[in-house]
Amino acid sequence: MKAFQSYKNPSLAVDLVVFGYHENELSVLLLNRNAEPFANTWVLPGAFVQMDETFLQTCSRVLQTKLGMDNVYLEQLYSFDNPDRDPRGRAISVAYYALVNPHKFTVTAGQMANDVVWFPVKKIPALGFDHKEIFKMALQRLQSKILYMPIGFELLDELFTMTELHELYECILDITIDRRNFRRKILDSEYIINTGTKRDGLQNRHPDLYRFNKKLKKNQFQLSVGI
Amino acid sequence: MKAFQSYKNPSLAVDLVVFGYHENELSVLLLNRNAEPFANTWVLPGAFVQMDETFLQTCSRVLQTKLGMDNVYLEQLYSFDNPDRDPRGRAISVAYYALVNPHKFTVTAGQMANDVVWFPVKKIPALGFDHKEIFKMALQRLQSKILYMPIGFELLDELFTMTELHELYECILDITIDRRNFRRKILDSEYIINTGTKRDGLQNRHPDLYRFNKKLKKNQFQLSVGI
DNA sequence: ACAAAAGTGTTTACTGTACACCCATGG
DNA sequence: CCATGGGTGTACAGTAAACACTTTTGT
Repeated sequence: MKAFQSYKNPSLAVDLVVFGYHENELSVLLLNRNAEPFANTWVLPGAFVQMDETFLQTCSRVLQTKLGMDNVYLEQLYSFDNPDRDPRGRAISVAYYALVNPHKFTVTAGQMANDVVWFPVKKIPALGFDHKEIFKMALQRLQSKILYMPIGFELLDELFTMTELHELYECILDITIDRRNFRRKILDSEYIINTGTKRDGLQNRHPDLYRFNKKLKKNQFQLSVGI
Repeated sequence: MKAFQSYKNPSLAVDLVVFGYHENELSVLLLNRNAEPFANTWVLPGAFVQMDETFLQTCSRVLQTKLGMDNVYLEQLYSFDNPDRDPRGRAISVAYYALVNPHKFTVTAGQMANDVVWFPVKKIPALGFDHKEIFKMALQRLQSKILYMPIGFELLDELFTMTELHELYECILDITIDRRNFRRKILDSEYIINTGTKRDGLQNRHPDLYRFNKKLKKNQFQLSVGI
């Protein structure tokens, strides 16, 4: 059987929407490009897929070499194929989104970028390529996914309080959720486990600390949202 | 700005999971390959993406030239990147699924295939490449999507009865749904419109004919399933 | 003892679920 | 007039939504 190298193939890249949560704000990592095209423009981090790499390996390479991150939650989002999306020629982008805890990493600009900055999702600047479209789809996906899959904890520390989880949900969904109904729903789902320890050093009553229930079956969770 | 043609890029193909509904059975179109690799093996229809084609254009090309279909519902499913998925070399597959009404088309084998056949989703044979995995994901996607997006009518004639829609849902979800609760739920959602006409020529009471409500806002629809 | 945040419980409204009856048609 | 499938309605149960009170801590 012969290999097929006769065809010309589009370039293939992976682009990443890296979400981080900090101080009651959901943010996305953007790079400021220092090369054409879109020099001095903010874009999503990404890289071309090497012949021997899976998409996830390309993602890891970007996260490690450009952002100093490893071991983060990754999920494929969509593949973007507009023929005009890259002025250099035909290029496909397979978009992934990542959920990271910004406390664990310090981002620094790599060789391709002037700067690497967390931007709150409500203050995203103009982006190069079709990256605004990719970002919007990623945010929508995160908002719908968090309602039926236990992924919120990926953005928090290993131990967290109910209030922290509650505020995370309000922030991501951009709505207010009744504190008491949220608590009941989350606890009924066994999404999280009370560790028995408490966070102290605060001014008021010390809240219980929870951790994610790793034994949770994936579909065991369904949060309904009322405003 | 220079173009980037220095890199070697993976082959890029589109593969299609074409769903059709007929006689209370959900089926998928499969080709029997007549060339290596996987000669005489059933596979999903697909084609390599040309440099000037969007994914959807590639899908249309496959549907038209290989299957004689046009104007069908298409949605991107996922991109498959296992390095070993094609023995000829590195090949990415961007999978789409399609919903068609088999009454409208007659499938005939093209030059690449010995045969083109509708297989009931419960009787899918062994498939070449990673196509079984693609099929399984497509079926899951269809099953979850049909609960909150009005796409079921894509598989039916323009005018249909409530019973036909009801049976379609039972068939796709592989469960039984109470006839009367289904009816109320669907009508409340304004998913469909009663045309005022009836289907006659049947043995019993002539059922009302409905058509899809094209003015329906996309998110206005949510079907809960009980067994 | 006061303020502020955390933990707990109750009532109401709604939506899903189960189920029964009547209606229209062809044979 | 009977069998069969189609159309309509109702009672019950479970879940979501709105809401109030008590507890714990630091100052």
